[in-house]
Amino acid sequence: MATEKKLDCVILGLLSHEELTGYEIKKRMDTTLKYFWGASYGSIYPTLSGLVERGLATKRGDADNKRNKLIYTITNEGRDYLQQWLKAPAEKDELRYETLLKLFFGKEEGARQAIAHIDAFQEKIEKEMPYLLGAAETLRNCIAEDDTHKYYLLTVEFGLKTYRAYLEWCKEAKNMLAEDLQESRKGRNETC
Amino acid sequence: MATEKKLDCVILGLLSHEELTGYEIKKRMDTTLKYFWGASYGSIYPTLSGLVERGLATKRGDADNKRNKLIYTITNEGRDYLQQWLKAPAEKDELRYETLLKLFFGKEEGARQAIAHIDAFQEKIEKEMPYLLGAAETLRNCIAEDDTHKYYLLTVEFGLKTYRAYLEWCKEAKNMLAEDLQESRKGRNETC
DNA sequence: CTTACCATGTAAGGCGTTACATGATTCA
DNA sequence: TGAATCATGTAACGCCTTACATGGTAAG
Repeated sequence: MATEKKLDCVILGLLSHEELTGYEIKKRMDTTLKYFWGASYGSIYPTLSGLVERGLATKRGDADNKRNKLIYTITNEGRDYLQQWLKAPAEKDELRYETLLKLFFGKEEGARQAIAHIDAFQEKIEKEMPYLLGAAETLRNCIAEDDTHKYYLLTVEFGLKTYRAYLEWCKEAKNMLAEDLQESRKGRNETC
Repeated sequence: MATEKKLDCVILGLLSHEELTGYEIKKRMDTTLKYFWGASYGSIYPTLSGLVERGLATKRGDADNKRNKLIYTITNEGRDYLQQWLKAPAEKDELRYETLLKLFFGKEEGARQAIAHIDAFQEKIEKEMPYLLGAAETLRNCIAEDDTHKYYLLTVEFGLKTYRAYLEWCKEAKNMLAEDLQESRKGRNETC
């Protein structure tokens, strides 16, 4: 079964919108795509070479090659390959939240520690929120120009919806754990 | 620094609650933990050997060894190691949703395909929902017995909250894409 | 007696991260 | 001129998945 390498598909997807260098691809990964996919140079460059070898992309130097830019372009074969993957149903949707994992084993460390983990998680989410809100705003305003934006917006909305859910959960979870703390404090200081 | 191997920690976490065989660990991974962590036999067994080698767990045969069971027990060193990891802040929370990825590049395939992906995603979520609801119910009823359950419940609540958010998003996203379909239909059949 | 499940493991190979190595250009 | 950023890559190493290989036991 095909079981395509995901990074092949992600890069081809990016190249289907525009020509890019490896460096620029990395930037996309670290900004736009970071909410649901990641990759390092150590995987991007070899993957690009692979795509060229297989005829799914071509590589050329910049016209006025001041910088040592290598610009990658998707080929028709590349588009076909991308289509194939896009048509197939998604196989793997997975979440790897270390925070959740630590919480799951939280009894070992107690309520105070667990709350600290949730706080850290919450802070991270709250810090990202403005970017997502900004992106959503921008995208809503230029949806008409290019269909690409609409699909991008869809993923941003996904992020916003789940982030709001996360924040609600943080509040409730901390409330639940806070009860514990008070209980144990009451237990200790009955006479106060 | 340490950058502990996660699977070490997950397995130690499970062993901190109860003695287990590799097979049973795998079952936990496929049920309780599957929402935020996964592992195959090919990684579980070698990891267990590693834990024993490093003195973080011990291994013994079953008393009445009808089956070839090998039962693993966490050691004090193992508990220390686990504590260490639990105390440290979570470094990596990541989401790898292929559905989102395909949607992001959705322009290539058009609204109809995109809707199909969302439908598949929605179906998966709806199928899992009852299990989560059941688990939450059960856990709420036995929270008093053992603190372990409380932390488990927290993660289940996380799942429920996010799943509800996902379902809302599915509805809205499909509505947005459906507009497109009608537009294009109107465009094509103006004379009808 | 046969199916499903219990139970443990290994080998090959892929994928990806981290760290390293290098050098150009732009801007203050 | 020094710092930040642009820009490309490789090597070592670790981790995990898949597929394979093997055999016991319980239940119908």
